Amino acid sequence: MNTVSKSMYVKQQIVKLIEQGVYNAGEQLPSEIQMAKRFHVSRETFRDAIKMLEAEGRLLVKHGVGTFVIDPLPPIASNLERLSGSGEMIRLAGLTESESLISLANSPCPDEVAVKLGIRSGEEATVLQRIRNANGEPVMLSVNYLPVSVVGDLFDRVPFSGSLLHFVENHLSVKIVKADTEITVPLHIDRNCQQLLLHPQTTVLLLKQVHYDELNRPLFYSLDYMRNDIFSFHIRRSR
Amino acid sequence: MNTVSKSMYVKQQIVKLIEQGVYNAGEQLPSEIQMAKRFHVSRETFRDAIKMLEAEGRLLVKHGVGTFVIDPLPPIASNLERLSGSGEMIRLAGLTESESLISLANSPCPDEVAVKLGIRSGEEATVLQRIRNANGEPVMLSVNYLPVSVVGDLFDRVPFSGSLLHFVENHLSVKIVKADTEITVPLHIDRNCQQLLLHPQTTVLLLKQVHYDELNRPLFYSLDYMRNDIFSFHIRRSR
DNA sequence: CAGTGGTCTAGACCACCGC
DNA sequence: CGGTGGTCTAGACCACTGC
Repeated sequence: MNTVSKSMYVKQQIVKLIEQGVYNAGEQLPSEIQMAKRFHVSRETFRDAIKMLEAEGRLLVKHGVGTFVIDPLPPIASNLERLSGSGEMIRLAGLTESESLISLANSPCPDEVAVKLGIRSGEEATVLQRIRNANGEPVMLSVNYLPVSVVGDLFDRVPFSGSLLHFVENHLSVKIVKADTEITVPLHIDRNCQQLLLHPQTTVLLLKQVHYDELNRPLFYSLDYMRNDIFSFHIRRSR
Repeated sequence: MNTVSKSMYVKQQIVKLIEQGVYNAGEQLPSEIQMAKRFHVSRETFRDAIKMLEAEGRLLVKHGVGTFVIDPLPPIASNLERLSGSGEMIRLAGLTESESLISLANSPCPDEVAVKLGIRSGEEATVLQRIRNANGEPVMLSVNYLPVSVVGDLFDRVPFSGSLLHFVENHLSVKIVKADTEITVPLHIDRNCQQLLLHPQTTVLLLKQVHYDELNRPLFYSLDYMRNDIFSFHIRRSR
């Protein structure tokens, strides 16, 4: 059984009440003390539920005033804040990945990459390059730099397939939980970029990403060229 | 006096201990009960401090195991997650805004904009267009759509100057706290984009943003064309 | 001032992990 | 099993807001 915490249960009940129109956007909720009694929980437990809903942007809490229902914002289409692998992003875009052309070799790390991975410049890395197709057209090109100090001879021992994230996680027993991403527009001179520019309405976005494990150790570096006529990129910003 | 909460104080103390090398990356902290006693606070208060540091990515908490110090990730250069006005972004890039060419007029809202603002297509809006210069060159071009149903005749009554966010906040007594942002690469045919493409190494990124107030009501829509050789855009993603 | 949310407490019990 | 973090409680007091 997957028991849910009390605060989680209360949270869901509040959402239901809002959706049923018991409390409407703009209206004030009864005080925390009253609500806690009504749900037969302690005030702190009720407050935990409130905090979650506030973080999700469904309630507005004003100190000394009250707690108010607000309209939920539309869900974000393809949210950049959530880390996902290339394959997942393709599926999220509603496409079926049909082929993945691969080149795989070891070579010294370029300076820019070495700096971001915190390793010596020129240190050996396994470079994995892939082109992803959908509907018979290239939609994405990615280059991954995996330092040998991290992956060892993994790619010699085990044939690579599927998701790089899962491959690395399963065979190195690490979890990749964070990434620092720089969003850029590549130059037209960029060879990698050019391979995606088949149509006049196509533009390409380049994500430069450092992937970290649970202990914030940089694991590998990625360049992801993605067609902007295929993929979309959204963020919810706040002050 | 700006008194800080106990949990905040404890949090800062823990950071100090880490920075002083009392606890190093990878090491386990003493149990919550011990630490709470040591700081003369209740366990819950200590846990509040822990939660903050976990959210900041400085501690890793494992249920049933312990709490561990991890290396802090480098601070994010110009973080897209934090909402800031155009002027602020220019200052963040280390530039001094020198001039702002403006056009200001009312016109019916284009369909795409109306949809995102949740208003009738063709509804009247004040359209504000600006080019920002730095070092004698254009670095950014922005177009803002402010529905008349929101701003009324504000722009007739009060001369516009400075930050649009502040202008709107001060004169309409609302707070702009969130924005949904789509990150795109404009086509080269785009007239607005072309005005920024003066150098061959210049590329341009286009942010399409809906700005919301505290109650999640859409206030206005923005198109921000920004030179990628001047501005950089970063996000920290997580699973 | 009265009423709201924000912080803190001491103690209890539960859920998870490694040995 | 013992030790860790996760949840919950009842009650106290503080900080903020609006009237």
